[in-house]
Amino acid sequence: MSEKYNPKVVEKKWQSFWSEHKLFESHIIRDKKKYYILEMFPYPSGRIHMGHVRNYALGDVIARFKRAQGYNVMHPMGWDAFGLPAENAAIENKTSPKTWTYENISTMKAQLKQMGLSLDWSRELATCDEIYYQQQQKLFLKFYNENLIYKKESLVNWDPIENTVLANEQVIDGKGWRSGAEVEQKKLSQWFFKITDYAESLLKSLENMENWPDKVKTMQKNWIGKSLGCEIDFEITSEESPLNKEKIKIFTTRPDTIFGATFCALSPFHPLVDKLINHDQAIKNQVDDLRSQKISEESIAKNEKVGIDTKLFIKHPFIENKLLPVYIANFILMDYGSGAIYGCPAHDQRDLDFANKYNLEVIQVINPSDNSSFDNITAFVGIGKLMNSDFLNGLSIEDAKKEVIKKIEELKLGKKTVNYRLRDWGISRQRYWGCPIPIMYREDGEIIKVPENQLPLTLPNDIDLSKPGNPLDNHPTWKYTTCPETGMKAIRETDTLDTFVDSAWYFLRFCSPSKLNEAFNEDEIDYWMPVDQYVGGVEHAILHLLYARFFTKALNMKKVHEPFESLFTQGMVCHNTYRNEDNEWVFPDDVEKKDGRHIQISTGKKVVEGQVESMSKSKKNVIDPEIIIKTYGADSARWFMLSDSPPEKDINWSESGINGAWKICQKIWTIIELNKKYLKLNMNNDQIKYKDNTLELMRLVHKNLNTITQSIEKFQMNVSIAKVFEIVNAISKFNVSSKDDEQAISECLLILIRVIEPMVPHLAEECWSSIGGQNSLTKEPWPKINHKYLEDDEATVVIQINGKRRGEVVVSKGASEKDIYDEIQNIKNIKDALSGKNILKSIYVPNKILNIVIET
RNA sequence: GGCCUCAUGGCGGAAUUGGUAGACGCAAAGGACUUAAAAUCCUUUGGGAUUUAUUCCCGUCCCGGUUCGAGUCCGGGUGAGGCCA
Repeated sequence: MSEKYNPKVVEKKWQSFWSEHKLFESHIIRDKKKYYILEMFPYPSGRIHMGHVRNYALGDVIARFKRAQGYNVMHPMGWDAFGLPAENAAIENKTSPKTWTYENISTMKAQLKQMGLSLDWSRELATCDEIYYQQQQKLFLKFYNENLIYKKESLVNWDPIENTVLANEQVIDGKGWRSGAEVEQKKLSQWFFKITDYAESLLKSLENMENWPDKVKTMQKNWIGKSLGCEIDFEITSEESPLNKEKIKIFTTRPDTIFGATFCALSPFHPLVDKLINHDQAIKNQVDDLRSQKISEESIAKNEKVGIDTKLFIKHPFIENKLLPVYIANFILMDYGSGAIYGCPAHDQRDLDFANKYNLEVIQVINPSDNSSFDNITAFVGIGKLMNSDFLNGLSIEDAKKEVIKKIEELKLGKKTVNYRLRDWGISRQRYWGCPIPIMYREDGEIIKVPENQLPLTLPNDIDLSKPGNPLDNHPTWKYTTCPETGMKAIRETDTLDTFVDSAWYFLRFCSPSKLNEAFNEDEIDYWMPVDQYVGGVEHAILHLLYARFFTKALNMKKVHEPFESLFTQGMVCHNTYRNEDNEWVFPDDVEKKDGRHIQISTGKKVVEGQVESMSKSKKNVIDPEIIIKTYGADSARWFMLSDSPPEKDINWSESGINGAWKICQKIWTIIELNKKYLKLNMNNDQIKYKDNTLELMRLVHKNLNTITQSIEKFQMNVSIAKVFEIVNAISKFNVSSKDDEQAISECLLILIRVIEPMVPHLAEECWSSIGGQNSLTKEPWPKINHKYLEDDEATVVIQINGKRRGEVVVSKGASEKDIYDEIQNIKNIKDALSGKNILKSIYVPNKILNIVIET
């Protein structure tokens, strides 16, 4: 017998072969169907971890599978290379973000190459490449010219010690993650993309995106949060107040409940509240208190409802002399609707809780259809007919809504409105390591665009990261410039762009990555776009995917309106986290378990085992695949990550089982070596009529080939792998004892070699070469499923009595119900069970099941 | 609190979409080969009962329903997870 399979040598050999022959470089071939597969590009954090292995192995299976099916496949890779960690790492390691990033890219690229991914490296890009962000700056100016970008004041998390803006994840318990200082809310003037202009379009297209997971579509739908309702102006009627006669615009999705309105509530951030606190110091203190509370929807829903009585009243539009008290309440969001509501406690739980707390009136205006009783503890939110509502009485909720809106519009008190929860996309970041915004502020106050011929506006390399604040702002010369038209002095925008901008169009750039004069080429786009299959983590379900969709729409291209035809969100690879006694994260490799305690190996410090969380460099709970690849080879690592768990599920990293992957690779190699003496290439087996166990083998292999093909298409790689096992097991048990057997085993081995290539490409190539295959296996088409082997001539029909399995009979395909009854006369326990009983009913599903219903 | 998802052996998980529950793998146990180990191969493995069989009972989180038939569909509960800038 021949030697063991040695992945160390073999994997290198094929990786060089693929790259020398440029097998995975893609070009437009007009008469071939294209397939653009893309995995979300990684952030170059240093080294790859098992999460990357899972993500890219998965995408690679699809890429190789589609190639085998005859598609012209594009499978590019790049780097989401701007971002905050580079600045932090630069400070820690006394290097520059640029050096750190490009070093990481080169390390990670080498690691990805070790995995044997069929990537088109000729299209590689990094978002921090000047050539890339030059085009992004042009896109910024294009959107600016189209009024899709504007500036406004917006609140940011401000760290007063670091003198910098913090991202949400850098705020821990209200304190800066590094400084520990209490984070302030500071108003800064910032740039925004008008994504809300596209709210309706983004929502509407979701309906046609059949190949996206429902979960993601639901999240986006809720994020956009369209609601229909109406705005109504209420007039303040408090003669002694300076605010008398001012209007409050409220938004409601339940105008039908207008007669049940018993109070009005304003957001603590409502402009009217600003006016109010100018007049009233007592209220100001209370408002400041409310304003300091967390204002996420979650906390608003969970927290106790608290309000401040303004002593103001507003006039009810339909009820003469009815005045509603105005409160400032912590459960009203300024960003949603108009920041003011009227409360109808009877039919809204939050309003009811609030009313109960402040002893406000509760008026029931919906009479429940199901006659459920009404109490003052649970608001009634079901359907019913209007009551206590003057001209609305007796109407359904829907009719009442229309009627109220009609009346409000007639009286010019307000109008029907569509409200979206989606807010505009703030893109300013007060950071160095990002794409500079091509804008300058002239000394006369004008905002001036950097002319296109001055792009790229590059980042300076000589920066001082040790000082607090934005290095661009601190730079001695960078920001000082002159207006290109007037020559007047000007100061550059020192904010850089959110990195989500970088990733909002990279899939377009991949189509023509080296064009110097344009962001992308429409010809290339027309051929390659949309991405046929996008693969990535579900954590990007909302922001990245929504922004990419927005960009694609905003670019207003002729043919492409949505970027991603199909989306697959793979599960995360998780691992325990560890912290030592200094509260520092510790790598799992650096932890040792001794006498039931965890110890950090490098320092000897005590370690506390934390939660199982998705692998991430920042928490150090990463497993470097390098050791596994070195020990077992890339194919084993790939196989292992693909087997067992369905790809969309999160998995907890565990090494047990990697040995199984190694074993199957060896076993495949062994059976190829053992059987290759029988092997005949270029045969035609169609005429042969196999018998007995040979026929059985052919059936098993073709049935499994069929399932493998289907399950890859459905991303059920775990199922494909189970079926490969079945093929391998069957072949290894098969004894070749005739010429026909030799033909059969040849066909089966060729099928086996071909179907494993997407998962374990090096092994497959080596097997192919070992049996005398020419060139590269990647050029060979996917095996043809021979349908004559999918059908058996016999069927096993299960016999049930009263729905319980009582036995089975093997009959020829298509046997009639009577045939089955004849057969079961030979089965003792069934005969016994039936004897002396009346058969009430008998259900026969041909070739499957016979259920006999008898008296009991 | 709202919206959404999920629940199958010791473990990861299959189940042609309403028709043989537990494929395949891992782990475990026993055996073969070997001076020995590794590797490899064979057998067993949801629980229980017995007359050891083409046997019976129970079994896919719990309670109920639809159906000849439910892991799969419907209603109610319990538990876990995700999202809510």
